[in-house]
Amino acid sequence: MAIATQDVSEKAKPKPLPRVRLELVDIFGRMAQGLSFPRSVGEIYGLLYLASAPMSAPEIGEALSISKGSVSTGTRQLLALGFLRKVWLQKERKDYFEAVLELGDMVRTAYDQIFKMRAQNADRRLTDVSETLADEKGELSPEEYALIKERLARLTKLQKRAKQFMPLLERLIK
Amino acid sequence: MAIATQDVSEKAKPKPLPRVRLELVDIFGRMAQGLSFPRSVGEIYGLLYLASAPMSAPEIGEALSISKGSVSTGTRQLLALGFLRKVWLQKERKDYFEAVLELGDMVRTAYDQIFKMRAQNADRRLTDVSETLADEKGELSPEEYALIKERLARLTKLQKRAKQFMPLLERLIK
DNA sequence: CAGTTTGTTCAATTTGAATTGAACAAGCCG
DNA sequence: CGGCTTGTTCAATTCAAATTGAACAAACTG
Repeated sequence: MAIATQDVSEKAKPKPLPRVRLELVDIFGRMAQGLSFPRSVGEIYGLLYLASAPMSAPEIGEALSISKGSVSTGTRQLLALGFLRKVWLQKERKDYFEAVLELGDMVRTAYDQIFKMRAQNADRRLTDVSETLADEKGELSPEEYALIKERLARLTKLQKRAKQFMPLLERLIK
Repeated sequence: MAIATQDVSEKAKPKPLPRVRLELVDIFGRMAQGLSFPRSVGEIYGLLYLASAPMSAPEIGEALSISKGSVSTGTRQLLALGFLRKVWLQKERKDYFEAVLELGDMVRTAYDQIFKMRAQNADRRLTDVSETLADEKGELSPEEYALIKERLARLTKLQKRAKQFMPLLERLIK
C-alpha cells in the first residue's frame, strides 16, 4: 500500500492556488469594485488571467469559493464585455473559459459602452431641464429665471467642450 | 383681517423648489451615484448649483428632506473636493454654502485625487505581485512560472503605457 | 429511460454603504 | 446661567446590490 503523499480522491483535486494567483485575484476583485462592478466579476477575470489552461465554471466556483449562480452571472457579464472567451475543449460538454489578454482593446470597449453612453444620456437630460425652464418661465421671477438660464448655459457649454474632447481622446486610445 | 394667500408661519417658509431645480437635483444625484458617490452628495451640489443665494445647512436639509447628519457629511465631502465654498453671510452665525461653478477646475481636481491616486495604487500592488512571484519561483513548475511571468509583464507594460498617457491627458484637461 | 452533470434563473439572504436620529459640543442671547 | 440654535459624530436602521442556494431545464451516458 503506497503512502499517499497527496489526497488523490476520485474527482476533485482542488490543488490550492499559488499565492501569486490569489493576489492577482484580489487585485482584480478590488479593481472591479472601484469601477463599481461586482467584486466576484473581477475575481473571475483575475483568476483566469493567470491560468495556464481554460477553466470550467465548476472549477472557477471551486477555486474562488463562490456559488454556481455567481459564476454563471459573472461569466455572462465578462463575456458580454469581451473580457472572457468561451473555449470548447476537446469533446467535453462543459463550457471552458479563458481570459482575453488584450486589455488595451477592452479599455476601448469600456470607453465606448460606458463613457460614451453616459455622455449621450447627460446630454438628453440637460436638454430636458432646459425645456422645463422654458415651461416654467412664467412662474419664476425674472431674476431667478435669468440666473438659472445662465447657469444651465454654463453646463451646456461645458458639455459641448466635453463632446469636442471625446474624439481626441478616442484617437489617443486607439 | 387680511386674507392670507400663503402660509406665513413664524419662521419656516419652505417655498417649494421650482421644477427646474428639482430636475437638476435629480440629475446630479444620479450622476453622483454613477461616479459612486452617495446620491445625497450630488443632490446637495445640484441644489446649490441653481440657488440664487447661498443656503444654510438647515435650509439644504429642508429642501431635499435629508437629515442634519447627511447634510453635515455631504457638505464636508463637497468642501473637501472643492465643489462647495463656505460663505459667511453678514453677521450670521450659521454657515452658508454656495456651489463652485467652475466645474472644469473640478474635473482637474477629481482627476488628480481619484484617477492619479488609483494609478499609483495599482502600480504598487502590481510590484508586490511580481515580488510574490519571485518568492514562489521554487514552488511553481517552470512552465507555470514562465507563463505567469509573461502575463505579469504584459500587465506591467500596459500600466507603463497608461502612465505615459497621463501627462498627455493632463495637458489636455488643463 | 433513469441518473448524472452542467448551467440558468430567481426568490431569499447576506452584506455593505448610506442615511437617520439621538447624544453631545460649541456659540450666542437675554 | 439657562435656553436656543447650529453643527458634528456615531451607533442603529434602512436600503440596495451581490450572493447564495434551490428549482428547473438541457444535454449527455449507461
